[in-house]
Amino acid sequence: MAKTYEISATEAALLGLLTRGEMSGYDLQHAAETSGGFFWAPAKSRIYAVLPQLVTRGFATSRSVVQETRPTKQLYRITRTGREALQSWLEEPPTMEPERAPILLKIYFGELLEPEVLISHVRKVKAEATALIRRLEALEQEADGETPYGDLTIRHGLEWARAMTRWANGTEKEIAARLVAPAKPS
Amino acid sequence: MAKTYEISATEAALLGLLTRGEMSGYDLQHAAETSGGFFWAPAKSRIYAVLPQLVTRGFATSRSVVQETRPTKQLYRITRTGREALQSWLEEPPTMEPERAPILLKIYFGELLEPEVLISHVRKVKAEATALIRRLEALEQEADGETPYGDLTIRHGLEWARAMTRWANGTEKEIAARLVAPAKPS
DNA sequence: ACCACCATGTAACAGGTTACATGATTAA
DNA sequence: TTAATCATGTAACCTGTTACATGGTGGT
Repeated sequence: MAKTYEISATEAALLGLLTRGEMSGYDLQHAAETSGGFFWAPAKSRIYAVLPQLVTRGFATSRSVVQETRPTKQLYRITRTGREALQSWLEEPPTMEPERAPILLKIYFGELLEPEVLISHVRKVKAEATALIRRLEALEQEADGETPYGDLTIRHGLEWARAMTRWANGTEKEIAARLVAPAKPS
Repeated sequence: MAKTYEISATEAALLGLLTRGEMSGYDLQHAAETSGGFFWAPAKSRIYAVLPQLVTRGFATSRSVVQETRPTKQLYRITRTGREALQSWLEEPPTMEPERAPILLKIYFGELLEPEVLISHVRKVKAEATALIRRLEALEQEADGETPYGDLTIRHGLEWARAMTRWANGTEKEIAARLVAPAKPS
């Protein structure tokens, strides 16, 4: 029984992108930003920190490519071991944890804020969710069929964003209602 | 113009709980777990690390209480400065960032997995979301009116969890459909 | 003349987790 | 006698961010 290699989600993301071909850190950053990027885009410093580790651990190899007109770059290629590590990470059952968003704390301690401020917070959440919906709907069009399952992650984002707008609408009304009638109508 | 004190969300959470009365680290941990806990429960080591910092920065004071039958404890009380810092944190407009859940990566790279594994992942997400819904519905009953706005955070959790189940249901069907007809019906 | 793109990295910091360590009291 | 409650903390580790640093090429 071979030892299972533990990798982090970010390492899995990079290895996953590398299954699509040899890439540089620069390439990976852009691939992460454009393709799956709305849900997983590590800082570039993180990417450049992780890549050498992948090589050290045997999950990828790198080679220098000297260019005439551009800076020298490192191209990374996933190894067999890297594929195995990725595979076992992908096969692990996913864990979901409910959100840990600042807005929840601000609402929870709402008694300490003017209701108007609370409402403006809720409206901001709604505005951001609406903007995301537009962005994702556009993405859904352009990226049609580029990857076999990418659309399902976009739908995840859409469901999430729609849930946020629903919640924001309900919450806004509820706060306004309590302003008028602060007593609980039980 | 007085300098604004920057505090983290966890510090805000602890200060918020302290507005309800003098508490020990132990009390705070339990308060965090039970009241708002489903969306913000720091590890206890984090709580015990943050509390002395709050004192150092002038946001809280502490006093030792020697007990006969129990270990000596530190009770923390929020200061005027602490209230100001909390207030300005609460008034800052909230930022939302869409989710960064491992399931999304596993779906995104779904081509690397057997469809059956993918489906089992989706089912697990659904199961966890359903469990959360039950938990929150129960919470909604018991905690009725304990805090003025706590119920709105519970509804946030419910909207989120319902969105997850909707997504999971749609996704499961979609994957099954693609198993039968892998060509895209555009 | 200026800006965007290509390309890699370091340094400093922030925020978080799990596991370990200790030890009395009280209820089942 | 066994387990939960009360009560505080340390140590090791991991993951992540922003800001800084460098410098040529190609398009407007």
